[in-house]
Amino acid sequence: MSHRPAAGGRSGDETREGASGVSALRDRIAARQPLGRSVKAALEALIESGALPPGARLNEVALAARLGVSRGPVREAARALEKDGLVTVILNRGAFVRTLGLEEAAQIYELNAVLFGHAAALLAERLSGRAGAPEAATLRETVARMDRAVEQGALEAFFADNALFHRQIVEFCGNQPLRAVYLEHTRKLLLLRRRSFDAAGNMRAANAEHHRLLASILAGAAEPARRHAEAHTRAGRARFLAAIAQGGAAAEPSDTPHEQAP
Amino acid sequence: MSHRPAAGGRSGDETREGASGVSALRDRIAARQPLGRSVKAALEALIESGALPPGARLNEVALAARLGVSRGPVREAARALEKDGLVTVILNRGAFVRTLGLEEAAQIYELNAVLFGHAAALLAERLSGRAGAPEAATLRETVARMDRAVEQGALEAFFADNALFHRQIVEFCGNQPLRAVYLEHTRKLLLLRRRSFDAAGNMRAANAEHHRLLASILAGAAEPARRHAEAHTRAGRARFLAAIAQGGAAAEPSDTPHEQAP
DNA sequence: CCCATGCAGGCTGTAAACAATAAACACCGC
DNA sequence: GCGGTGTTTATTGTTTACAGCCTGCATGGG
Repeated sequence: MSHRPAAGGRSGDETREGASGVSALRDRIAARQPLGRSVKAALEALIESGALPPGARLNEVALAARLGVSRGPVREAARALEKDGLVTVILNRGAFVRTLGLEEAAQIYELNAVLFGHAAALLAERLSGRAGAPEAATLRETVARMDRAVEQGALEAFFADNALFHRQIVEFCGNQPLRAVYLEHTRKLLLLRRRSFDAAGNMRAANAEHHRLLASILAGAAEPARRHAEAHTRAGRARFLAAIAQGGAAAEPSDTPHEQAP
Repeated sequence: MSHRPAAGGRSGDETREGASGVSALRDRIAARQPLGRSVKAALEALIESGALPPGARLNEVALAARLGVSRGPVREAARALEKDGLVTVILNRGAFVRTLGLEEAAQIYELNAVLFGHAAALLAERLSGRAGAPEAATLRETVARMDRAVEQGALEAFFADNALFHRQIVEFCGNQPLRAVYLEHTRKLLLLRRRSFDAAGNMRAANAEHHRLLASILAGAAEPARRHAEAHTRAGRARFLAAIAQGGAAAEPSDTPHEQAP
Protein backbone atom coordinates (compact mmCIF):
# COMPACT_ATOMS: atom_id res chain seq x y z
CA MET A 1 0.00 0.00 0.00
CA SER A 2 0.87 3.65 -0.17
CA HIS A 3 3.17 3.93 -3.16
CA ARG A 4 3.02 7.67 -2.86
CA PRO A 5 6.15 9.82 -3.01
CA ALA A 6 6.82 8.52 0.48
CA ALA A 7 6.80 12.05 1.80
CA GLY A 8 9.48 11.07 4.29
CA GLY A 9 7.42 12.11 7.23
CA ARG A 10 7.30 15.84 7.68
CA SER A 11 10.91 16.54 8.38
CA GLY A 12 11.71 17.87 4.97
CA ASP A 13 9.29 20.72 4.54
CA GLU A 14 10.65 22.72 7.42
CA THR A 15 13.12 24.95 5.68
CA ARG A 16 13.10 27.75 8.24
CA GLU A 17 14.70 25.50 10.75
CA GLY A 18 16.29 25.89 14.13
CA ALA A 19 14.63 28.98 15.50
CA SER A 20 15.63 28.06 19.02
CA GLY A 21 16.47 25.31 21.45
CA VAL A 22 13.57 23.09 22.37
CA SER A 23 12.60 22.59 18.72
CA ALA A 24 13.29 19.42 16.79
CA LEU A 25 10.04 18.22 18.26
CA ARG A 26 8.22 17.58 15.03
CA ASP A 27 10.86 15.32 13.66
CA ARG A 28 11.15 12.75 16.33
CA ILE A 29 8.48 12.79 18.98
CA ALA A 30 5.53 13.16 16.64
CA ALA A 31 6.07 9.51 15.84
CA ARG A 32 2.71 8.01 16.78
CA GLN A 33 0.65 10.50 18.68
CA PRO A 34 -1.14 13.74 17.96
CA LEU A 35 1.11 16.77 18.12
CA GLY A 36 -0.93 18.31 20.87
CA ARG A 37 0.18 15.50 23.14
CA SER A 38 3.84 16.15 22.51
CA VAL A 39 3.36 19.86 22.92
CA LYS A 40 1.66 19.29 26.24
CA ALA A 41 4.62 17.26 27.44
CA ALA A 42 6.95 19.99 26.26
CA LEU A 43 4.98 22.63 28.13
CA GLU A 44 5.02 20.54 31.27
CA ALA A 45 8.76 20.29 30.96
CA LEU A 46 8.99 24.04 30.57
CA ILE A 47 6.90 24.53 33.67
CA GLU A 48 8.85 22.01 35.69
CA SER A 49 12.17 23.44 34.63
CA GLY A 50 11.08 26.88 35.69
CA ALA A 51 11.27 28.33 32.19
CA LEU A 52 7.59 29.08 32.64
CA PRO A 53 7.39 30.23 36.26
CA PRO A 54 4.08 30.48 38.12
CA GLY A 55 2.13 33.46 36.90
CA ALA A 56 3.77 33.46 33.49
CA ARG A 57 1.62 33.70 30.45
CA LEU A 58 1.65 31.09 27.69
CA ASN A 59 2.01 33.08 24.49
CA GLU A 60 0.54 30.90 21.78
CA VAL A 61 2.42 32.28 18.81
CA ALA A 62 5.72 32.41 20.65
CA LEU A 63 5.42 28.85 21.93
CA ALA A 64 4.23 27.63 18.55
CA ALA A 65 7.25 29.16 16.87
CA ARG A 66 9.56 27.84 19.53
CA LEU A 67 8.27 24.29 19.25
CA GLY A 68 8.06 24.40 15.50
CA VAL A 69 4.32 23.78 15.25
CA SER A 70 1.32 25.96 14.62
CA ARG A 71 -1.02 27.48 17.15
CA GLY A 72 -3.58 24.72 17.04
CA PRO A 73 -1.69 22.05 18.95
CA VAL A 74 -0.42 24.67 21.36
CA ARG A 75 -3.96 25.73 22.13
CA GLU A 76 -4.97 22.15 22.58
CA ALA A 77 -2.13 21.53 24.98
CA ALA A 78 -2.94 24.65 26.93
CA ARG A 79 -6.53 23.57 27.41
CA ALA A 80 -5.39 20.14 28.48
CA LEU A 81 -3.12 21.73 31.05
CA GLU A 82 -6.04 23.75 32.28
CA LYS A 83 -7.98 20.55 32.88
CA ASP A 84 -4.96 19.24 34.73
CA GLY A 85 -5.04 22.30 36.91
CA LEU A 86 -1.62 23.55 35.90
CA VAL A 87 -2.79 26.69 34.13
CA THR A 88 -5.85 28.88 34.11
CA VAL A 89 -7.16 30.41 30.93
CA ILE A 90 -8.96 33.71 30.81
CA LEU A 91 -11.15 34.70 27.91
CA ASN A 92 -9.23 36.76 25.37
CA ARG A 93 -6.29 36.96 27.73
CA GLY A 94 -4.68 33.58 27.38
CA ALA A 95 -3.36 30.86 29.65
CA PHE A 96 -1.37 31.56 32.81
CA VAL A 97 0.68 29.15 34.87
CA ARG A 98 -1.17 28.68 38.09
CA THR A 99 0.23 29.65 41.43
CA LEU A 100 -0.58 27.08 44.04
CA GLY A 101 -1.65 28.88 47.17
CA LEU A 102 -0.78 27.53 50.59
CA GLU A 103 -4.42 26.93 51.31
CA GLU A 104 -4.97 24.86 48.20
CA ALA A 105 -1.75 22.93 48.61
CA ALA A 106 -2.81 21.99 52.12
CA GLN A 107 -6.19 20.86 50.85
CA ILE A 108 -4.57 18.73 48.18
CA TYR A 109 -2.41 17.08 50.81
CA GLU A 110 -5.53 16.44 52.83
CA LEU A 111 -7.25 14.87 49.84
CA ASN A 112 -4.19 12.82 49.03
CA ALA A 113 -4.00 11.59 52.58
CA VAL A 114 -7.48 10.13 52.34
CA LEU A 115 -6.85 8.63 48.92
CA PHE A 116 -3.49 7.19 49.81
CA GLY A 117 -4.86 5.86 53.05
CA HIS A 118 -7.64 4.07 51.28
CA ALA A 119 -5.27 2.69 48.69
CA ALA A 120 -3.11 1.27 51.45
CA ALA A 121 -6.13 -0.28 53.13
CA LEU A 122 -7.32 -1.84 49.88
CA LEU A 123 -3.88 -3.16 49.14
CA ALA A 124 -3.55 -4.64 52.60
CA GLU A 125 -6.78 -6.53 52.05
CA ARG A 126 -5.67 -7.70 48.63
CA LEU A 127 -2.40 -9.00 49.93
CA SER A 128 -3.89 -10.51 53.02
CA GLY A 129 -2.70 -14.09 53.27
CA ARG A 130 -0.64 -13.87 50.10
CA ALA A 131 2.71 -12.75 51.44
CA GLY A 132 4.40 -14.25 48.41
CA ALA A 133 2.56 -12.09 45.90
CA PRO A 134 4.74 -10.36 43.33
CA GLU A 135 3.47 -6.97 44.45
CA ALA A 136 4.85 -7.59 47.91
CA ALA A 137 8.28 -8.35 46.51
CA THR A 138 8.22 -5.26 44.34
CA LEU A 139 7.33 -3.02 47.25
CA ARG A 140 10.05 -4.56 49.41
CA GLU A 141 12.60 -3.91 46.68
CA THR A 142 11.58 -0.29 46.38
CA VAL A 143 11.89 0.28 50.10
CA ALA A 144 15.23 -1.48 50.13
CA ARG A 145 16.49 0.86 47.43
CA MET A 146 15.34 3.80 49.50
CA ASP A 147 17.22 2.44 52.48
CA ARG A 148 20.41 2.45 50.46
CA ALA A 149 19.69 5.95 49.18
CA VAL A 150 19.26 7.17 52.73
CA GLU A 151 22.54 5.64 53.81
CA GLN A 152 24.36 7.20 50.90
CA GLY A 153 22.52 10.49 51.19
CA ALA A 154 21.46 10.19 47.56
CA LEU A 155 18.65 12.72 47.41
CA GLU A 156 17.70 12.40 43.79
CA ALA A 157 17.57 8.63 43.95
CA PHE A 158 15.47 8.81 47.09
CA PHE A 159 13.05 11.21 45.50
CA ALA A 160 12.60 8.97 42.50
CA ASP A 161 12.00 5.85 44.53
CA ASN A 162 9.80 7.70 46.94
CA ALA A 163 7.51 8.73 44.13
CA LEU A 164 7.69 5.21 42.74
CA PHE A 165 6.73 3.68 46.09
CA HIS A 166 3.64 5.81 46.34
CA ARG A 167 2.77 5.11 42.75
CA GLN A 168 3.13 1.39 43.22
CA ILE A 169 0.81 1.37 46.18
CA VAL A 170 -1.99 3.18 44.38
CA GLU A 171 -1.28 1.05 41.34
CA PHE A 172 -1.51 -2.23 43.19
CA CYS A 173 -4.59 -1.28 45.18
CA GLY A 174 -6.63 -2.06 42.09
CA ASN A 175 -8.85 1.02 41.98
CA GLN A 176 -8.07 2.76 38.73
CA PRO A 177 -9.99 6.04 39.27
CA LEU A 178 -8.43 6.43 42.70
CA ARG A 179 -5.01 5.91 41.22
CA ALA A 180 -5.65 8.49 38.51
CA VAL A 181 -6.88 11.13 40.93
CA TYR A 182 -4.06 10.59 43.37
CA LEU A 183 -1.34 10.76 40.74
CA GLU A 184 -2.88 13.81 39.15
CA HIS A 185 -2.86 15.76 42.36
CA THR A 186 0.55 14.57 43.38
CA ARG A 187 1.92 15.76 40.08
CA LYS A 188 0.24 19.10 40.60
CA LEU A 189 2.07 19.46 43.90
CA LEU A 190 5.35 18.43 42.35
CA LEU A 191 5.13 20.78 39.40
CA LEU A 192 3.88 23.87 41.12
CA ARG A 193 6.15 23.98 44.10
CA ARG A 194 9.85 24.24 44.02
CA ARG A 195 10.84 20.84 45.35
CA SER A 196 13.28 22.16 47.86
CA PHE A 197 11.44 21.20 50.95
CA ASP A 198 12.61 17.74 51.77
CA ALA A 199 15.90 18.18 53.46
CA ALA A 200 18.14 15.23 54.15
CA GLY A 201 16.95 14.97 57.74
CA ASN A 202 13.38 14.50 56.64
CA MET A 203 14.49 11.77 54.31
CA ARG A 204 15.23 9.50 57.27
CA ALA A 205 11.91 10.22 58.92
CA ALA A 206 9.99 9.64 55.73
CA ASN A 207 11.71 6.34 55.16
CA ALA A 208 10.90 5.17 58.64
CA GLU A 209 7.27 5.90 57.89
CA HIS A 210 7.55 3.87 54.73
CA HIS A 211 8.75 0.89 56.73
CA ARG A 212 5.86 1.07 59.14
CA LEU A 213 3.37 1.44 56.30
CA LEU A 214 4.78 -1.47 54.34
CA ALA A 215 4.78 -3.68 57.41
CA SER A 216 1.09 -3.06 57.95
CA ILE A 217 0.28 -3.72 54.33
CA LEU A 218 2.21 -6.96 54.22
CA ALA A 219 0.58 -8.04 57.46
CA GLY A 220 -2.78 -7.58 55.81
CA ALA A 221 -3.82 -5.07 58.44
CA ALA A 222 -6.07 -2.73 56.54
CA GLU A 223 -6.88 -0.13 59.17
CA PRO A 224 -3.36 0.28 60.52
CA ALA A 225 -2.15 0.58 56.94
CA ARG A 226 -4.69 3.30 56.32
CA ARG A 227 -3.63 5.15 59.46
CA HIS A 228 0.04 4.94 58.60
CA ALA A 229 -0.54 6.07 55.03
CA GLU A 230 -2.62 9.01 56.14
CA ALA A 231 -0.11 9.96 58.78
CA HIS A 232 2.72 9.71 56.25
CA THR A 233 0.96 12.05 53.83
CA ARG A 234 0.11 14.52 56.57
CA ALA A 235 3.69 14.42 57.75
CA GLY A 236 4.69 15.31 54.21
CA ARG A 237 2.33 18.24 54.35
CA ALA A 238 3.83 19.35 57.61
CA ARG A 239 7.33 19.16 56.15
CA PHE A 240 6.15 21.17 53.17
CA LEU A 241 4.48 23.87 55.24
CA ALA A 242 7.45 24.11 57.56
CA ALA A 243 9.80 24.59 54.63
CA ILE A 244 7.55 27.31 53.26
CA ALA A 245 7.31 29.07 56.59
CA GLN A 246 11.07 29.41 56.93
CA GLY A 247 11.37 31.33 53.70
CA GLY A 248 11.07 28.45 51.31
CA ALA A 249 10.95 29.11 47.59
CA ALA A 250 7.34 28.50 46.71
CA ALA A 251 3.73 29.42 46.60
CA GLU A 252 3.54 33.13 47.23
CA PRO A 253 2.57 34.89 44.03
CA SER A 254 4.25 38.10 45.02
CA ASP A 255 7.78 37.06 44.15
CA THR A 256 7.11 36.40 40.49
CA PRO A 257 8.48 39.30 38.52
CA HIS A 258 6.61 38.19 35.41
CA GLU A 259 3.26 39.34 34.26
CA GLN A 260 0.45 37.60 36.03
CA ALA A 261 -3.28 37.30 36.01
CA PRO A 262 -5.26 39.76 38.13
CA MET B 1 -15.17 53.29 24.97
CA SER B 2 -15.83 51.17 21.91
CA HIS B 3 -17.61 53.56 19.60
CA ARG B 4 -17.17 51.17 16.73
CA PRO B 5 -19.99 50.21 14.37
CA ALA B 6 -21.30 48.24 17.32
CA ALA B 7 -21.02 45.07 15.25
CA GLY B 8 -24.03 43.69 17.08
CA GLY B 9 -22.05 40.78 18.33
CA ARG B 10 -21.57 38.21 15.63
CA SER B 11 -25.15 37.37 14.88
CA GLY B 12 -25.33 39.22 11.62
CA ASP B 13 -22.69 37.59 9.50
CA GLU B 14 -24.32 34.19 9.47
CA THR B 15 -26.44 34.37 6.34
CA ARG B 16 -26.75 30.64 5.69
CA GLU B 17 -28.83 30.18 8.77
CA GLY B 18 -30.83 27.44 10.37
CA ALA B 19 -29.15 24.30 9.14
CA SER B 20 -30.85 22.21 11.78
CA GLY B 21 -32.30 22.02 15.26
CA VAL B 22 -29.80 22.51 18.04
CA SER B 23 -28.27 25.53 16.30
CA ALA B 24 -28.95 29.10 17.35
CA LEU B 25 -26.03 28.53 19.67
CA ARG B 26 -23.77 31.19 18.27
CA ASP B 27 -26.26 33.93 18.68
CA ARG B 28 -27.12 33.67 22.29
CA ILE B 29 -24.87 31.50 24.37
CA ALA B 30 -21.60 32.85 23.03
CA ALA B 31 -22.26 35.86 25.16
CA ARG B 32 -19.22 35.84 27.44
CA GLN B 33 -17.35 32.62 27.08
CA PRO B 34 -15.32 30.86 24.42
CA LEU B 35 -17.40 28.87 22.00
CA GLY B 36 -15.68 25.66 22.94
CA ARG B 37 -17.26 25.93 26.36
CA SER B 38 -20.74 26.22 24.94
CA VAL B 39 -20.10 23.40 22.51
CA LYS B 40 -18.94 21.20 25.35
CA ALA B 41 -22.15 21.85 27.22
CA ALA B 42 -24.12 21.07 24.09
CA LEU B 43 -22.29 17.80 23.64
CA GLU B 44 -22.90 16.85 27.25
CA ALA B 45 -26.57 17.50 26.70
CA LEU B 46 -26.51 15.29 23.62
CA ILE B 47 -24.85 12.53 25.60
CA GLU B 48 -27.22 12.84 28.52
CA SER B 49 -30.26 12.89 26.28
CA GLY B 50 -29.12 9.74 24.60
CA ALA B 51 -28.72 11.35 21.20
CA LEU B 52 -25.10 10.29 21.47
CA PRO B 53 -25.33 6.82 23.01
CA PRO B 54 -22.31 5.07 24.51
CA GLY B 55 -20.04 3.86 21.77
CA ALA B 56 -21.18 6.49 19.32
CA ARG B 57 -18.62 8.44 17.43
CA LEU B 58 -18.41 12.23 17.53
CA ASN B 59 -18.17 13.30 13.92
CA GLU B 60 -16.47 16.66 13.94
CA VAL B 61 -17.83 18.09 10.72
CA ALA B 62 -21.35 16.87 11.38
CA LEU B 63 -21.42 18.28 14.90
CA ALA B 64 -19.85 21.52 13.76
CA ALA B 65 -22.49 21.96 11.09
CA ARG B 66 -25.25 21.02 13.49
CA LEU B 67 -24.15 23.50 16.12
CA GLY B 68 -23.40 26.19 13.60
CA VAL B 69 -19.72 26.56 14.48
CA SER B 70 -16.50 25.42 12.88
CA ARG B 71 -14.49 22.36 13.70
CA GLY B 72 -12.10 24.10 16.04
CA PRO B 73 -14.41 24.57 19.00
CA VAL B 74 -15.86 21.11 18.45
CA ARG B 75 -12.40 19.59 18.66
CA GLU B 76 -11.66 21.59 21.75
CA ALA B 77 -14.88 20.42 23.38
CA ALA B 78 -14.16 16.82 22.46
CA ARG B 79 -10.74 16.96 24.08
CA ALA B 80 -12.23 18.54 27.16
CA LEU B 81 -14.75 15.72 27.34
CA GLU B 82 -11.92 13.26 27.09
CA LYS B 83 -10.28 14.84 30.12
CA ASP B 84 -13.62 14.54 31.89
CA GLY B 85 -13.66 10.87 31.07
CA LEU B 86 -16.82 11.02 29.00
CA VAL B 87 -15.22 10.13 25.67
CA THR B 88 -12.05 8.47 24.49
CA VAL B 89 -10.20 9.71 21.45
CA ILE B 90 -8.19 7.46 19.20
CA LEU B 91 -5.53 8.79 16.88
CA ASN B 92 -6.92 9.43 13.42
CA ARG B 93 -10.15 7.74 14.37
CA GLY B 94 -11.94 10.35 16.40
CA ALA B 95 -13.74 10.59 19.72
CA PHE B 96 -16.12 7.93 21.00
CA VAL B 97 -18.59 8.17 23.85
CA ARG B 98 -17.26 5.96 26.56
CA THR B 99 -19.06 2.94 27.84
CA LEU B 100 -18.78 2.66 31.58
CA GLY B 101 -18.06 -0.96 32.44
CA LEU B 102 -19.49 -2.50 35.55
CA GLU B 103 -16.05 -2.86 37.02
CA GLU B 104 -15.18 0.79 36.58
CA ALA B 105 -18.55 1.99 37.82
CA ALA B 106 -18.08 -0.03 40.97
CA GLN B 107 -14.63 1.44 41.47
CA ILE B 108 -15.97 4.95 41.05
CA TYR B 109 -18.60 4.26 43.68
CA GLU B 110 -15.85 3.00 45.94
CA LEU B 111 -13.82 6.15 45.39
CA ASN B 112 -16.86 8.33 45.91
CA ALA B 113 -17.65 6.55 49.14
CA VAL B 114 -14.28 7.48 50.55
CA LEU B 115 -14.49 11.05 49.32
CA PHE B 116 -18.04 11.59 50.45
CA GLY B 117 -17.26 10.00 53.78
CA HIS B 118 -14.36 12.32 54.37
CA ALA B 119 -16.41 15.32 53.31
CA ALA B 120 -19.04 14.37 55.85
CA ALA B 121 -16.41 13.98 58.55
CA LEU B 122 -14.85 17.34 57.74
CA LEU B 123 -18.23 19.01 57.72
CA ALA B 124 -19.16 17.47 61.04
CA GLU B 125 -16.02 18.93 62.54
CA ARG B 126 -16.67 22.30 60.99
CA LEU B 127 -20.18 22.46 62.33
CA SER B 128 -19.26 21.05 65.71
CA GLY B 129 -20.67 23.37 68.31
CA ARG B 130 -22.25 25.70 65.76
CA ALA B 131 -25.68 24.18 65.33
CA GLY B 132 -27.01 27.52 64.19
CA ALA B 133 -24.69 27.81 61.22
CA PRO B 134 -26.35 28.70 57.91
CA GLU B 135 -25.03 25.51 56.35
CA ALA B 136 -26.96 23.46 58.87
CA ALA B 137 -30.18 25.24 58.02
CA THR B 138 -29.60 24.75 54.30
CA LEU B 139 -29.00 21.05 54.69
CA ARG B 140 -32.08 20.67 56.84
CA GLU B 141 -34.16 22.40 54.18
CA THR B 142 -32.89 20.13 51.47
CA VAL B 143 -33.70 17.02 53.44
CA ALA B 144 -37.13 18.41 54.27
CA ARG B 145 -37.82 18.91 50.58
CA MET B 146 -36.76 15.35 49.94
CA ASP B 147 -39.17 14.18 52.63
CA ARG B 148 -42.01 15.86 50.80
CA ALA B 149 -40.86 14.43 47.49
CA VAL B 150 -40.88 10.96 48.97
CA GLU B 151 -44.39 11.39 50.32
CA GLN B 152 -45.66 12.61 46.98
CA GLY B 153 -43.66 10.06 45.04
CA ALA B 154 -42.10 12.87 43.03
CA LEU B 155 -39.15 11.09 41.50
CA GLU B 156 -37.69 13.94 39.48
CA ALA B 157 -37.84 16.33 42.40
CA PHE B 158 -36.23 13.76 44.65
CA PHE B 159 -33.42 13.16 42.20
CA ALA B 160 -32.71 16.85 41.94
CA ASP B 161 -32.63 17.42 45.69
CA ASN B 162 -30.68 14.24 46.22
CA ALA B 163 -27.93 15.48 43.96
CA LEU B 164 -28.14 18.88 45.61
CA PHE B 165 -27.79 17.38 49.09
CA HIS B 166 -24.63 15.54 48.15
CA ARG B 167 -23.28 18.60 46.41
CA GLN B 168 -23.97 20.79 49.41
CA ILE B 169 -22.10 18.46 51.74
CA VAL B 170 -18.96 18.39 49.63
CA GLU B 171 -19.36 22.10 49.09
CA PHE B 172 -19.62 22.93 52.77
CA CYS B 173 -16.81 20.62 53.82
CA GLY B 174 -14.38 23.28 52.68
CA ASN B 175 -12.00 21.14 50.66
CA GLN B 176 -12.17 22.42 47.12
CA PRO B 177 -10.14 19.71 45.35
CA LEU B 178 -12.16 17.01 47.07
CA ARG B 179 -15.35 18.69 45.98
CA ALA B 180 -14.16 18.90 42.39
CA VAL B 181 -13.12 15.26 42.21
CA TYR B 182 -16.30 14.01 43.81
CA LEU B 183 -18.59 16.02 41.57
CA GLU B 184 -16.64 15.05 38.49
CA HIS B 185 -17.00 11.36 39.16
CA THR B 186 -20.60 11.63 40.22
CA ARG B 187 -21.39 13.35 36.96
CA LYS B 188 -19.60 10.61 35.10
CA LEU B 189 -21.85 8.06 36.72
CA LEU B 190 -24.93 10.12 35.98
CA LEU B 191 -24.12 10.72 32.34
CA LEU B 192 -22.95 7.28 31.38
CA ARG B 193 -25.63 5.17 32.92
CA ARG B 194 -29.28 5.32 32.14
CA ARG B 195 -30.63 6.60 35.42
CA SER B 196 -33.31 4.01 35.67
CA PHE B 197 -31.99 2.26 38.70
CA ASP B 198 -33.52 4.08 41.60
CA ALA B 199 -36.99 2.73 41.88
CA ALA B 200 -39.48 4.39 44.18
CA GLY B 201 -38.86 1.86 46.91
CA ASN B 202 -35.19 2.73 47.05
CA MET B 203 -36.10 6.38 47.37
CA ARG B 204 -37.45 5.77 50.87
CA ALA B 205 -34.37 3.86 51.93
CA ALA B 206 -32.03 6.48 50.55
CA ASN B 207 -33.87 9.22 52.34
CA ALA B 208 -33.67 7.39 55.63
CA GLU B 209 -29.93 7.19 55.13
CA HIS B 210 -29.88 10.93 54.51
CA HIS B 211 -31.54 11.53 57.83
CA ARG B 212 -29.04 9.43 59.73
CA LEU B 213 -26.15 11.12 57.97
CA LEU B 214 -27.43 14.61 58.61
CA ALA B 215 -28.03 13.83 62.26
CA SER B 216 -24.45 12.74 62.71
CA ILE B 217 -23.14 15.82 60.93
CA LEU B 218 -25.24 18.21 62.97
CA ALA B 219 -24.18 16.44 66.14
CA GLY B 220 -20.59 17.12 65.20
CA ALA B 221 -19.79 13.43 65.25
CA ALA B 222 -17.13 13.11 62.59
CA GLU B 223 -16.54 9.38 62.53
CA PRO B 224 -20.20 8.34 62.61
CA ALA B 225 -20.86 10.85 59.86
CA ARG B 226 -18.07 9.30 57.81
CA ARG B 227 -19.46 5.83 58.34
CA HIS B 228 -22.98 6.85 57.38
CA ALA B 229 -21.79 8.68 54.29
CA GLU B 230 -19.70 5.74 53.15
CA ALA B 231 -22.52 3.33 53.81
CA HIS B 232 -24.93 5.54 51.92
CA THR B 233 -22.71 5.63 48.88
CA ARG B 234 -22.11 1.91 48.97
CA ALA B 235 -25.82 1.34 49.30
CA GLY B 236 -26.23 3.41 46.16
CA ARG B 237 -23.72 1.20 44.45
CA ALA B 238 -25.61 -1.88 45.57
CA ARG B 239 -28.87 -0.45 44.22
CA PHE B 240 -27.14 0.31 40.94
CA LEU B 241 -25.60 -3.12 40.58
CA ALA B 242 -28.85 -4.82 41.49
CA ALA B 243 -30.72 -2.83 38.86
CA ILE B 244 -28.11 -3.79 36.28
CA ALA B 245 -28.23 -7.44 37.23
CA GLN B 246 -31.95 -7.70 36.62
CA GLY B 247 -31.68 -6.58 33.03
CA GLY B 248 -31.16 -2.91 33.66
CA ALA B 249 -30.45 -0.61 30.74
CA ALA B 250 -26.81 0.23 31.12
CA ALA B 251 -23.18 -0.56 30.93
CA GLU B 252 -22.81 -3.51 28.62
CA PRO B 253 -21.29 -2.36 25.36
CA SER B 254 -22.85 -5.17 23.37
CA ASP B 255 -26.28 -3.65 23.00
CA THR B 256 -25.18 -0.52 21.21
CA PRO B 257 -26.10 -0.88 17.56
CA HIS B 258 -23.90 2.06 16.67
CA GLU B 259 -20.38 1.98 15.49
CA GLN B 260 -17.90 1.59 18.27
CA ALA B 261 -14.23 1.57 18.94
CA PRO B 262 -12.36 -1.73 18.62
C1' DC C 1 0.53 67.39 38.04
C1' DC C 2 -3.07 63.99 37.58
C1' DC C 3 -6.66 61.76 35.15
C1' DA C 4 -9.66 60.64 31.23
C1' DT C 5 -9.94 59.74 26.31
C1' DG C 6 -8.44 58.14 21.79
C1' DC C 7 -5.43 55.21 19.25
C1' DA C 8 -2.33 51.57 17.89
C1' DG C 9 -0.38 47.08 18.50
C1' DG C 10 -0.29 42.41 19.94
C1' DC C 11 -2.73 38.40 20.95
C1' DT C 12 -6.51 35.42 21.25
C1' DG C 13 -10.95 33.31 19.25
C1' DT C 14 -12.79 31.43 15.23
C1' DA C 15 -13.10 29.89 10.63
C1' DA C 16 -11.74 27.74 6.50
C1' DA C 17 -8.15 25.38 3.60
C1' DC C 18 -4.60 21.78 3.19
C1' DA C 19 -2.37 17.26 4.18
C1' DA C 20 -2.37 12.67 5.66
C1' DT C 21 -4.29 8.64 7.69
C1' DA C 22 -7.48 4.77 7.98
C1' DA C 23 -11.47 2.29 6.74
C1' DA C 24 -14.39 0.60 2.88
C1' DC C 25 -14.91 -0.92 -1.69
C1' DA C 26 -13.98 -2.97 -6.03
C1' DC C 27 -10.90 -5.52 -8.72
C1' DC C 28 -7.73 -9.17 -9.97
C1' DG C 29 -5.23 -13.48 -9.75
C1' DC C 30 -5.41 -18.03 -7.94
C1' DG D 1 -15.23 -18.81 -4.75
C1' DC D 2 -11.70 -16.66 -2.09
C1' DG D 3 -7.79 -14.06 -0.48
C1' DG D 4 -5.05 -10.35 -1.40
C1' DT D 5 -4.20 -5.83 -3.45
C1' DG D 6 -4.94 -1.22 -5.33
C1' DT D 7 -8.02 2.61 -5.17
C1' DT D 8 -11.50 5.58 -3.44
C1' DT D 9 -13.66 8.22 0.05
C1' DA D 10 -14.72 10.05 4.30
C1' DT D 11 -12.67 11.96 8.42
C1' DT D 12 -9.17 13.50 11.31
C1' DG D 13 -4.67 16.23 12.13
C1' DT D 14 -2.59 20.50 11.07
C1' DT D 15 -1.78 24.85 9.10
C1' DT D 16 -2.97 29.36 7.61
C1' DA D 17 -5.83 33.46 7.49
C1' DC D 18 -9.09 36.73 9.35
C1' DA D 19 -11.77 39.40 12.91
C1' DG D 20 -12.41 41.13 17.49
C1' DC D 21 -10.76 41.96 22.21
C1' DC D 22 -7.66 43.63 25.63
C1' DT D 23 -3.82 46.34 26.94
C1' DG D 24 -0.44 50.02 26.92
C1' DC D 25 0.84 54.47 25.46
C1' DA D 26 0.40 59.05 23.89
C1' DT D 27 -2.33 63.11 24.03
C1' DG D 28 -5.32 66.63 25.74
C1' DG D 29 -8.18 68.59 29.44
C1' DG D 30 -8.98 69.66 34.37
